[in-house]
Amino acid sequence: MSARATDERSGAHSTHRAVPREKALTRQAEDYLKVIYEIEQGGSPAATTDIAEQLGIAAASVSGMLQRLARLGLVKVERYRGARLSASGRLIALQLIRRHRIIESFLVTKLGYGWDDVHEEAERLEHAASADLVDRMADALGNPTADPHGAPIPTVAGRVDERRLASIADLPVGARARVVRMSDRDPELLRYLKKRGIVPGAILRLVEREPFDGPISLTVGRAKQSIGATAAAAVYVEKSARTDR
Amino acid sequence: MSARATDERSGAHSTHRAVPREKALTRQAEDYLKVIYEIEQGGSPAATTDIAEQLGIAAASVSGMLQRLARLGLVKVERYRGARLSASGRLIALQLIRRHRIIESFLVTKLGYGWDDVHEEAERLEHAASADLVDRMADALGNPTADPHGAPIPTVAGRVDERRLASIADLPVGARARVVRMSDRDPELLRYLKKRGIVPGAILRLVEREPFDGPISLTVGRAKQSIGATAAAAVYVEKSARTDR
DNA sequence: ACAATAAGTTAGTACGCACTAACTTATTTC
DNA sequence: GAAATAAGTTAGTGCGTACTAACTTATTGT
Ligand SMILES: [Mn+2]
Ligand SMILES: [Mn+2]
Ligand SMILES: [Mn+2]
Ligand SMILES: [Mn+2]
Repeated sequence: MSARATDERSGAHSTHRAVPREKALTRQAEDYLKVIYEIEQGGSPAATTDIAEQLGIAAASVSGMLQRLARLGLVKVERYRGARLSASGRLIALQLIRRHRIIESFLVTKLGYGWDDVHEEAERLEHAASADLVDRMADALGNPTADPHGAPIPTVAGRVDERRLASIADLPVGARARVVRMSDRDPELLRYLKKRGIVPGAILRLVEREPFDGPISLTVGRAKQSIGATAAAAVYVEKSARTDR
Repeated sequence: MSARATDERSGAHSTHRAVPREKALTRQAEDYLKVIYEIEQGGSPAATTDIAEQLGIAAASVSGMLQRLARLGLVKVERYRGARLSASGRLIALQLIRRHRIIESFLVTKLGYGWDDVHEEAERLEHAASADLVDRMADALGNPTADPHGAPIPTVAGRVDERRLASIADLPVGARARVVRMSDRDPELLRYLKKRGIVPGAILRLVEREPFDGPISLTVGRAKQSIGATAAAAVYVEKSARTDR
């Protein structure tokens, strides 16, 4: 009874619930935790501006939210220095990421979505889907360990393969590599890459690289391609055995 | 760019969008429209208190929201007299109901949910699922015309079978009837009824009715049952040919 | 070392959406 | 038809989340 302001996954409807309940986070708070997690993967604390940019909001808004998240014990903030997730904040982030990736997998495998076009839908559903629903989806998929973009799916307990991958942009000339993962953000970019055969699993060899973020030439199977630095940075690879030319 | 406060289905993320876009309603606004629609099915405008009760919020909150919805042209409010949906408000309500019912159907048919246990999940997902996703779900189900509780599914254009059904509570003694639909709100109640064989499609006959909202005796197949007035009001029926005893 | 620039914070504002308390209008009952 | 009750509205408040503008702190380049 008596729904408290702006609750997301708590089902304000006639669902009377005697027990206090953990008080669900809002969609926004969850998304903050997720981008902080992702930025932190880069090694350093998440800077205000980076969070703001990822979320498409003003830096000032982030300062405010970080204080709230700190008050909730979900992040540790050092003023002028950025935010780090606490253990509980990290768990929430990883569970959200789990929901996101399982949903993406489900949409692609069971409902015919293209993997280049699934991110935005998942970005909303991840906040509305219960853990139960997500587990059912995972079961229906045979509990996959990676999503359609090759990103690893965290377990319910929040365990995930966190090894850092090199992107094409990091590859030395002559390297042979297998695409294991791609960014999922920009459908346009993903379609562009897909059309060129650059998809998870593809094997490629870096032929040449122009300086100053210039074009990168590579072979994908038979074909020769040339892509820009931004596109190259969105494709994560694992070097294959033969590293010479 | 520049996400406006508290947007629900609009995807505030890095999704740059040049066109202004229809500015999505919030979860709350959508749910208001839905309950107004449902109350209006009773024939009269939706009273403030009825809306408040359905949503589990205070009447004062409803007064405020009704003004906002009126400002948006989604309802027509007569002070002290209740609210009616405008044409555009009704369309939004029906599209939401469509999403809700298709989602419920999908969860039951494709993910093994019980029809007694699916409402709350749908209550959240209906606001996050795009029309595209819902259409894909509907396709995967063969475009059903009713949900697991027997409720008709509106078309994309907002057409729906709106005939009023009698509930068991309305049946005269001796009547034979087929269950075509049940309320979806209370899982407990639904489980109770299911255990007694009272499910969509069941044929029953009203044997006896005690006055003052007393117990209602009926036969369900072979078995004899006796249920209370509240339970009886949650089961909608269609009288069968033979109406005598 | 210090000025210029970038990054971050605070203050003030706004809106959505809830609440309670107090008041007003409508309906019901004697 | 006036009093009692129910229904509905307004006023004032609080929280979440965004904004812009103005200020402060950190970093960098000379
Ligand atoms: Mn994604
Ligand atoms: Mn999201
Ligand atoms: Mn339902
Ligand atoms: Mn809902």
